[in-house]
Amino acid sequence: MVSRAEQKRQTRSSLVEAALRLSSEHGFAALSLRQVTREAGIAPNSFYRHFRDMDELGLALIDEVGTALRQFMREARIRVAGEGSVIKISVETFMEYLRENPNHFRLLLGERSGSSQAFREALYRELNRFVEDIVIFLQEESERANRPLAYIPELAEAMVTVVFNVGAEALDLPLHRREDLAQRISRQLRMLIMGSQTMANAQQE
Amino acid sequence: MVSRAEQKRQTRSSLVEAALRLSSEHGFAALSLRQVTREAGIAPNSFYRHFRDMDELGLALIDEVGTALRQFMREARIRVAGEGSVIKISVETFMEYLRENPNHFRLLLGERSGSSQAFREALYRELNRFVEDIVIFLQEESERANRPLAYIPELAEAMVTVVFNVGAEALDLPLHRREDLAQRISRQLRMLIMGSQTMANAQQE
DNA sequence: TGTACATCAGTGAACGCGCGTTCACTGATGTAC
DNA sequence: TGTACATCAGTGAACGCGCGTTCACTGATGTAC
Repeated sequence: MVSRAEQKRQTRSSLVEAALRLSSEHGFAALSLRQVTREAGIAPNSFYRHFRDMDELGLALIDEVGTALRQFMREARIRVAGEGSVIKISVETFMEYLRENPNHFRLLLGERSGSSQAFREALYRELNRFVEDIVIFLQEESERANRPLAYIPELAEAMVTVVFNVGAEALDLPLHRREDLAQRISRQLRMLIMGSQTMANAQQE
Repeated sequence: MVSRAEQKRQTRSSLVEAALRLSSEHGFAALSLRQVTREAGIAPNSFYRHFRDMDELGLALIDEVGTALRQFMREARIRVAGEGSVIKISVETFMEYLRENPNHFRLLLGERSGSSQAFREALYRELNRFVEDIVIFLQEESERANRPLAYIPELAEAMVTVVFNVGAEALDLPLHRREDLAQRISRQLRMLIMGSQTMANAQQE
């Protein structure tokens, strides 16, 4: 026997998962309540047992994706600590995550202008938390290797922007054509880091 | 008296303009045919005199925005040729364009994951044309100033990515809060260019 | 442990509404002579 | 220039459909004694 609370949690989760799956097609903004309940396998009116409306479901979606994203970030950091090149491992981990959670990136990238104001703000908050994590990481790495970096917040933001942008493009490509993309991301990241270093050196003089 | 062809052209244009205005709210994918015709001030069925369906209107929309974008690009280039810092003038021109055509950026950025496959592809084609223009510009500037740049295509792409990304964020801010953004863009562009230069120098040795 | 009652996640039926699309039409613009 | 006919952008009415939302309900899970 499953407890009632547990059962409800599962149904709610299946709604979120259904919305995530469907939103990759034409975006979350174009999604209907009935489509979501159909995909989740429940009656349309049961939706209201879990969310007031589609906007509220949207916020739950962002929360879900944000949590998974930071989890992935933590794992990548552990890998980097163990082995060699920061950029190489980060990009590899990213491409792997992209393969396994394509819908997450469609949401993070595609809904920045669609949907409601509240939705957009929640999305930015989530992306900023991610950027903040990278800022801390860069500061640590910079000190550890004794290589000063200029404008670390701007650097971190640009890195996330570049990676996510190419990620979005990767989604429309078959797996075997994604290798050039990985190289492109690597070069762009290296450009940013070297630029930041050069600027830091110039400032010191 | 206006010619019939001219009259039709005007109506078609008012449909495109209406769609552009409305799509900034919740994205083009969430737009209905009737909403567009209502905004344009014509009967719903008149829509079919101009487009087969909403997808076809979407392609016309991208064409419209792409044309305007390249026009803006040409103007910026002329300004740069006349005065001083490339980055400063580019950013200023960009912020000005953003102020005058906010909907263009919502479309260019927001619809990359929503809408149909055909729509997405047309969007990428348009963005790539823009990147190509910048590649040529960078090559010219690099030779003129005798400052070699590494990986110019990647550089141009990253520059567009960074600028558009911050641009999308600017849309949700009031005008007076956009100044920090301009500075952020400038720093990120400088990072990219200096990184490319540093890499070019390292390659030569 | 067993019984009687409360809770509440999920349901089936129904509603009014905006949607995309069709049809036969109107009447101004364009063309032929 | 005037007349008779053709074209076709735009229309009003109607259609069937999926939508969000409501209502009164069911029946398994949970609680009190």
